[in-house]
Amino acid sequence: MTRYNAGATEAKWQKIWAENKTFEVSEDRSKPKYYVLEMFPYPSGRIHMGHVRNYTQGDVVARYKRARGFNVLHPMGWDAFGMPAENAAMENKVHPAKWTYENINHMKNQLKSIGFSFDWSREIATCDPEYYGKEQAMFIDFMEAGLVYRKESWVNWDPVDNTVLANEQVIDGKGWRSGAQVERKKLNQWFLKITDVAEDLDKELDNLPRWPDKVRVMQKNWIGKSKGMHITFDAIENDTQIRVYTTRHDTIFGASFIAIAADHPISTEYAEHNKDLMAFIEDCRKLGTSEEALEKAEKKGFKLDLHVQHPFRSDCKLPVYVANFVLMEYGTGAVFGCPAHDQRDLDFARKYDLNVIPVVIPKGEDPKTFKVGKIANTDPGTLGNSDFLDGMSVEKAKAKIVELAEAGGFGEATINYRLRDWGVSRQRYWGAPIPMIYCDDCGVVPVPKIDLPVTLPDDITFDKPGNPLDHHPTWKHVKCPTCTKPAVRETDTFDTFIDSSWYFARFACPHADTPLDKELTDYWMPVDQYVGGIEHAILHLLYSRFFTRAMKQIGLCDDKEPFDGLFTQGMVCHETYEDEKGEWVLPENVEKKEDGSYISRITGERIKPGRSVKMSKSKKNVVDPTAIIDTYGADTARWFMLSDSPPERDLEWTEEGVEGAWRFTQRLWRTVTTMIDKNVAKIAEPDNFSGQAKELRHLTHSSIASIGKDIENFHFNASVAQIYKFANAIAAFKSDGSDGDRYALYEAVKSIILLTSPMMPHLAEEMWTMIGGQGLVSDAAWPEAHEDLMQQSSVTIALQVQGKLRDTLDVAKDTDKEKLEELALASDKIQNFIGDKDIRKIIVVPNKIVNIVI
RNA sequence: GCGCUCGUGGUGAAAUAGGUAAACACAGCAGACUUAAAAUCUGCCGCCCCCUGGGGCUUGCCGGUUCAAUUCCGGCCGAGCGCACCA
Repeated sequence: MTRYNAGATEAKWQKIWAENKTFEVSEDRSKPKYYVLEMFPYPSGRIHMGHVRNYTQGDVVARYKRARGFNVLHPMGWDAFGMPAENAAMENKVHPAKWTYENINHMKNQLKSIGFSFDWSREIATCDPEYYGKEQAMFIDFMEAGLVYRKESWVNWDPVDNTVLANEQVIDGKGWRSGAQVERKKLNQWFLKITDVAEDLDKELDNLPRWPDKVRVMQKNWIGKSKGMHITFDAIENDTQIRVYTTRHDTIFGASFIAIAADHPISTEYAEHNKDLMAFIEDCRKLGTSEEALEKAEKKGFKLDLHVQHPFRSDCKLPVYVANFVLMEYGTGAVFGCPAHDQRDLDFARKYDLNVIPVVIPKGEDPKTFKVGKIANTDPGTLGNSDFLDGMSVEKAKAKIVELAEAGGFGEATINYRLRDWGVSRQRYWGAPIPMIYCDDCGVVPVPKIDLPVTLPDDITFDKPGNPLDHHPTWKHVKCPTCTKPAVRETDTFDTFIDSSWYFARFACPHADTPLDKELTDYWMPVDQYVGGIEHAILHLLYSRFFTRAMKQIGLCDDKEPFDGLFTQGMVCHETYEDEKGEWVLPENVEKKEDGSYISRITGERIKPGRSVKMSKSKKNVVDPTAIIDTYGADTARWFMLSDSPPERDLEWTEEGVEGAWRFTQRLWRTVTTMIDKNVAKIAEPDNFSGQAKELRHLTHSSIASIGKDIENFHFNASVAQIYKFANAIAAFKSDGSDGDRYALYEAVKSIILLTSPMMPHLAEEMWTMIGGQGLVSDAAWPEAHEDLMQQSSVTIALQVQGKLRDTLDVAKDTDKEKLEELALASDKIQNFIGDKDIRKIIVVPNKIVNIVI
């Protein structure tokens, strides 16, 4: 017998799929549509195991849905703009475009070698002017719809690279590339009004039942809806007014100070005549944005020569501080401090010796004697020391304050969100140019659509720090589209998250002249099943939800939610290895000896194994997919990715595991080639089946049912286990040569090929040919599970005494309760456990269990 | 600090809807085949007792609901993730 040759076989079928355009789809309205999408990769150079896992999972769903008769869209593309290409340009003197397209080319070949059912005719690269030009057009439409504005704002500024950094590119307050201390800088930036739809983004999370709870919770927290009120305080010394946001207006009688942000307009105003305050504000700005810095920072304030009148206590004047812990970006940039019930306010009050008045009194405490020490009181209670609020519940007191403030015209109930508008300007070359022109006379003018796309110039240099577009001698100089006088282009480019916020919709109509072809988009959207990493839980998934709403608003599509179903897969992990010098060693250079110790294949020195963590270049615990595919073939790699670990959990990549998958690939091939009896395809279903044939048919049909269900529920490891069980039974089947046995065996073999085809498509095609299957297995229908064949004539009943298993009983299916009870009591083992005790109760669940209670 | 998720054999794990815990696989052990190895095949494989056969215990710990709990409820312990000066 021949061994299965994965390399040659896989190449053969990949070629056939490509030639037949097997996975290219169009809008076929005779079938239900199904859109399966995996998060497209950044073309970093090579595919890694995380990609293989992600795309294998999506591919199983796509191929399964095809077999179930759906018109399946399963596209792939490239999130091709971004900083790494510019880094490569600076380090290796290679043009970002060249670097990117070479990477795309290489990775595309890698993906093709894994046999994914992608419709490559719809391939998109976001760095293609065909793509980003449409993005520019859409941005101009967004602007006309009032979804875009330009504003000066504080950003993370890297003083070495001379560029804005996204929050995630700031690590411990330092630029991830330069290592320079990040500064806060005020810059003119373009913003998208995501906060306009904050309420809807929050509310609609409840209507996404096929999203993981975890992701929905994370988005809810990120949006950060809170219900509170604004209160305006009047100054004593002058006509200044300070508006604060609070969610604890019930504690207004416990207020002992007002704190405002360093960037608050009043702070700025007072700093003009006060050098000490100016220095204090500078200090606050230097504090940086890292969490660690904030954690350690002491609560500090600068007292202004300013007091405000308490709105309900004529005798009370509250001092106003500029404080380093108040954020200008949240609420109104001003708060009132109630030290008794807020730890941060309490720390501040103790430092500056301010009043601490408890106003929410725990049950059983006397308001006059209740004291707050070093820990602020956050226990529930009723109002005290609060004049007309005394005795009220917290909720009632809040309502009362809102009512009085609204009547008095100094405050109102409001809803606040943590979510901020999305700053999309980046001072970088390798991104989509923002299509705007600045004219001295006409102001900001959008590039006329006829002039789109605004393409990136090729002749750029990276020898100076900063944005090459800005340095370019001619690119930015243009005539004003309105008055034709000399004007300049915007040299900032879009945040690359914009590119990934609509690519899923563009896949529906990748060659359309407009950003989206509404008819095609409405046919394919929303994505029925999206698969990707949890690391995109907020940014990408939230931006995409916003973008889809914006696209709907300008009439490009009908849906506002882009992803109907979301699945977040776990990471691929590997053991780490350290040599005697403490340096990381690649797994391929480590050999495990018989005694369980590890040595280096290169130097022979002892290697210390470490815990298994996500595969990463820095820890060198990576396994190259190409090497695995060369050795074992793509099907084995796919199979291993799907076995054992549930797809949402982390997967531990092990040599033993891959070899186990490899052995199964060979075993299945051997089983099918030895067991198959092609002539059976021609015989009709016989009337009579032997006992073993009936058993095999039962397993065949219950496998069809359970594997389908497991795939739909993303329980791929469970479907793999069932295939193992099924394959073992087929291999063990000894046909007696009767038509019944031959038929049952043929049916089982044919079914296992179809059931395995979403996971190991190349092997399945080859086996399909072997049994004389019609056409491609990739085009074949999923087998049908016959309900009547899934039934078994007998069942095993568990016999329990006091809820503990004592015996089992094989009986005909659907044996009635009385008979089961009688049989249970007839068991010697059961009688032993009952002894001479009285039976109090017998619970009988037909086909399941008999429990005797004594 | 707040929020979420998860704790099952040596390991990855399975267990419709509360109904025989450990399916399937990895590792291990024993055997067959072989000059030998690889490959392949067969058997065993949660823990503790008596030694055919059986008995006791077992899903992080404690408690509750139930005839019956890995599953539902409460508390605790542990691990991981997310957010975090959010007023």
